[in-house]
Amino acid sequence: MLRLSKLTDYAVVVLVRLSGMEGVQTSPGIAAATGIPEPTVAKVLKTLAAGDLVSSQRGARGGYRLNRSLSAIPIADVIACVDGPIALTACVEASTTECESQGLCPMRGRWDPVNDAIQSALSRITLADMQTAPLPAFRIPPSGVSPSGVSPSGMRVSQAVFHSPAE
Amino acid sequence: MLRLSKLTDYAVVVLVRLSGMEGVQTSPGIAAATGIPEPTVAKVLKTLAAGDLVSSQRGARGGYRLNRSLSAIPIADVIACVDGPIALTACVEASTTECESQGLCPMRGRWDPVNDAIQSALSRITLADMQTAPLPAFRIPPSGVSPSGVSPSGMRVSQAVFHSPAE
DNA sequence: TCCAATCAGGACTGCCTCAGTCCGGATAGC
DNA sequence: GCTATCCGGACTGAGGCAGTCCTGATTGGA
Repeated sequence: MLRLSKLTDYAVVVLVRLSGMEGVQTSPGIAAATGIPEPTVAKVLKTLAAGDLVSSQRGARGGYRLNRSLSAIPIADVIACVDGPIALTACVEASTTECESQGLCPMRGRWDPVNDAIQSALSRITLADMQTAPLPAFRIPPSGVSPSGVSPSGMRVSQAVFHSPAE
Repeated sequence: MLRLSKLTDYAVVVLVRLSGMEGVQTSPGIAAATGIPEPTVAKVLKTLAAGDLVSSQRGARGGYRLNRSLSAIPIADVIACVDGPIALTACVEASTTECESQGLCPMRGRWDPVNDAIQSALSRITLADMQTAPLPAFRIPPSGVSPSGVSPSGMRVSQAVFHSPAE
């Protein structure tokens, strides 16, 4: 329940990575740094650009750049950008046109307080909070799980690192 | 995002219905009253019984009964019961054994504050709050959408009513 | 002027999860 | 013993998502 799409986690990783560097960064570069597959990084970045969280620059020497600082990005924005509007009920997401007839579906009324509570909770947490969240002792195991170019300086990387990248 | 399974909404409807009656109620009875298909109601009730939210009585004249009052049931309990533990990250739900190795997955640390915020928000809202939530003017349309036996006394019914039940 | 690097936008496929149904068995009242 | 009801599980179809790929547009440099 409350399933968070992997893309959203990737987005957080990518945004944190973007914040740590000067100038623009290319998606291949971010992919190499985070261990997330390049096409996926590109997809995430495109989504984030569409949501105005990052700016893109085309052409040679182009890339992406963060629009605001991490502390100015509530996690709710990231989720809304990647996964669509935050709403619990299946009906809200199933159709943008309010189920079948406006004001008829009782789910809206029923779940509204829940949605509001979650929305406000997610609006109070910023990426800066997540960046500095207390991490359980994090260490890349020496058993070859760390592919070259991945997680310099003990950076936080996604679960993807442990699944696919350089095997 | 934050997709709530339909089963959870059904559960709320069923629990509210259970609270409105004396003694035990059978799943066919609840199905008729709510418009939710019988097998689905039975499934929901079984789940709720497993989660200790309702008690069951077998045999003839058996049925289900609410264990606590609506105001003593936080929505978090219902969600946890029907959809599993409340956790955002894909990795937590993917395996109960903490990704691959304990303390390795940085997602836990990263998303923990978010999970906690949501968890506490959901713990503060009870079914009583949802029962009495302000409803947008609710009225069964006269165009035959209201099957016989459905929503006596203007009861809140699920979206299911508008999909399938008695056509 | 041409070429290479990079983003933009969409289409596509395989996998996984969930909704919903059904069946055989156990239990309890009549 | 018969019937109503819950119990537990298995099963299937539909839908969404992750991930990939392709074609085109843009920009800087050779």
